[in-house]
Amino acid sequence: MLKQANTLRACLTVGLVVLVLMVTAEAYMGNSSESGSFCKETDECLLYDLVCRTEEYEVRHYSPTKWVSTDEESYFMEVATTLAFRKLFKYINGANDEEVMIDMTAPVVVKMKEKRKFWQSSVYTLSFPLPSAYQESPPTPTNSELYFTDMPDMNVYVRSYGGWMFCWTVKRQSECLKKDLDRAHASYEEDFLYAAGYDSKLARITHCRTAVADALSPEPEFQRARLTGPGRSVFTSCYDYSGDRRPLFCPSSNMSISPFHPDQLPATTFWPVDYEQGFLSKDRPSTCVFSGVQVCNPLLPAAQELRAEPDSGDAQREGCPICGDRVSGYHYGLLTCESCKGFFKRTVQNNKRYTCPERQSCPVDLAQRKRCPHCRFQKCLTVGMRRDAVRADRMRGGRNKFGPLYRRDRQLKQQREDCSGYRVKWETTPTRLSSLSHDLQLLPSPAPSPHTPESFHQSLPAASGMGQSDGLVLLDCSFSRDRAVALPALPYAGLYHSNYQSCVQSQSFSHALPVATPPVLPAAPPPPCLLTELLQGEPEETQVCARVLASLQREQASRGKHDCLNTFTIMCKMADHTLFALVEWARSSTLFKELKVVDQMSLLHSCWSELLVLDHLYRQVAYGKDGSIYLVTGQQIDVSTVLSQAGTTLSSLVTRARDMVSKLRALQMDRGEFVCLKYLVLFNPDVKAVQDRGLVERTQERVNRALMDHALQTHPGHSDTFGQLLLRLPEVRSIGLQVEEYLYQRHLQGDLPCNSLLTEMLHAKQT
DNA sequence: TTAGCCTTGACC
DNA sequence: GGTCAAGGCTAA
Repeated sequence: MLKQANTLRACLTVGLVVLVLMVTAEAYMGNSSESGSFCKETDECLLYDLVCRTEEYEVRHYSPTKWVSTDEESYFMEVATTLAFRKLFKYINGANDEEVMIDMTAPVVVKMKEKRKFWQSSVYTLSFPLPSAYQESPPTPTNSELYFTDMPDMNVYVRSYGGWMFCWTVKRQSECLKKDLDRAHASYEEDFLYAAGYDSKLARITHCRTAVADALSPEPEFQRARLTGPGRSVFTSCYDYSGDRRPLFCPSSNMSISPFHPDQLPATTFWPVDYEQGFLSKDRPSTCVFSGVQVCNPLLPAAQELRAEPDSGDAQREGCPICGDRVSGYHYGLLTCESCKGFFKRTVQNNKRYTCPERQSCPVDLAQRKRCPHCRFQKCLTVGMRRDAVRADRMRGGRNKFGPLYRRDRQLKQQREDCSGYRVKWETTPTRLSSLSHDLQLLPSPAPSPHTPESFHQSLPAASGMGQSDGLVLLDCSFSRDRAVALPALPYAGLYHSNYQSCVQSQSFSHALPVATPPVLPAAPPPPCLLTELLQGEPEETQVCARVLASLQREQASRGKHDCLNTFTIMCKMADHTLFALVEWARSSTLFKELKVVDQMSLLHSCWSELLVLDHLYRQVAYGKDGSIYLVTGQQIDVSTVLSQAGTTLSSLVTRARDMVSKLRALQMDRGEFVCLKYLVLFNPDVKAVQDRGLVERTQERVNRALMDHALQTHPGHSDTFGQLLLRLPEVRSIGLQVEEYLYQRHLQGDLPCNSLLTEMLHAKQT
């Protein structure tokens, strides 16, 4: 075997550990210089023997090593690793019985369950390899949550890639590797996987942003910081550990931090990173000759391949990601063939609109690329071609504006990451958005003021770039400080009727609506039993509002005064928080809990956008006024302003929603009916993947009956209300699908905030 | 309309 | 002056 470290995967790699081999060997921590360019951050690095490699992955042999580990449970890998990292870091900084400082080593490894549900918490085990001097007898940690792990001799399949250690990246990469391994009929431990980070270099924090996750995170002050590293612009997280809830690293912009300074550690949640992840294999190294695709001979190829430095030809030999034809260079964002380059250019320049005669899933390859331009163009977008690289002025020659995008290594990395046919752009502040000078500034209210519709009602001026065909900008709200939209002071006292809480507790329908302007709602009868139960599970609107507002306020407060969230991002964050609340609502529901987790997931994946739409519609019915849109934060925006500034799709959505609201108002839909509709949307027996269809159907029937009873009681003389309400659901579904499509397109353009539940749901739908 | 080849021009 | 990613031209 070759003693080899990561000389090839120059900067950014990810790997999957898949093979376990019991061999007697000594601990193998060594000088990082032996590890090539990969392990630069620490004096010592975990070394390994390269058994063999294919284009997709490597097989490595690791000797037994001792690690210091700790477990952390969280909804989010990012949160868990942050907390765990801090504990381990304290240990090596003297929190041990000998009070010795121990050198940092690499990689930092996270072990996690492979099959974890996005809304369930999971245990993550973070481990540092101990330096060679402490392999035999490391000092005992003072923190009892830390323990030592003896990693056995093992062989692993490793997939390498670059980027930051986000849970989604890890998930995607593990799926890629599993696919490759399954194709090669490899046998590996499927229950868990490892992600290993090598480089913790963080250049500087430019600003912090509030995470959508804070409400679910065990730490109330969970925040994300936008970090920039060399050539990178991504998000990571930081915590407020100071106890007084001040963000540690967020108050000033451009604060420099160094990787391993104890005072600044909490920000180093993710490593911007060279990392790897893997499964433990059940195979022996002799099985390294894989049937099928690649033959990985343990005796020779590794040495030969390792001598061959990857060059640009590697990527070009991979073929055009759209049709597989010969790649001619970088075009509009990635390496493509000349034909797809031309096709993309013509489509964008001439603003072509294709339709697919079939099911929008036509094959796009060398032989059939001309068959369906719609599907071809969709594939272009999906794999990452950028509309904005096509010049509006048609100027010839010169350099493009995506210089860094075309750096070969980065491109190579991204294309390798895209094995699932999906490209995720982690850049969260697209140039075109951030360059707009008229973005909405959400500023803390200078003084607590009653939250009345009037105090929030603003006419939003038109922005440059609004209403363009690409629909890049949702809204624009240009406010100087003195005319900024003020966020209401928490806890939002003026918005709701003062006895809102007691009203909810009394379960009286006529009082259950927290109204700014009391809507005209019918007097309600005592609710039937099931409906009572359903209403008890309803989230309090005040809390959702307060959560969203607090997050947005914190976020804005932590940003520079010239660095404001753009309107679309704010809207996404609002939607994301609302979605979290809806998922929490479903999870806490007794009826929902009766379902298997797999069915819960299927149902939520299927209906999340409908739930969002329904939630939005009810908010309009309950609190909104004609001619304005009532946001979850209590703010109102003129519909006419939105329509004048929105692109085609958004205008259509706004109009459709408006029509629906009119119909629901005419039906005098109340909170009880709204809750029932939510359940009917959620318990959809037509969702394909549902296993226990009978249970879903029975629940749907129960809710249906409850709705009917309630509607008959609430609307005497209008026996068709029940049917009318049900007839609205197909339209809700249709709007939901349009919302998904719209968000997906924006996501492909890199506009959606990364690491959001919205993004996760979109991906779940697509895969 | 497609796709291969040509021209252009900023950046190195 | 070379590179290379834009746009343009044009035969099929």
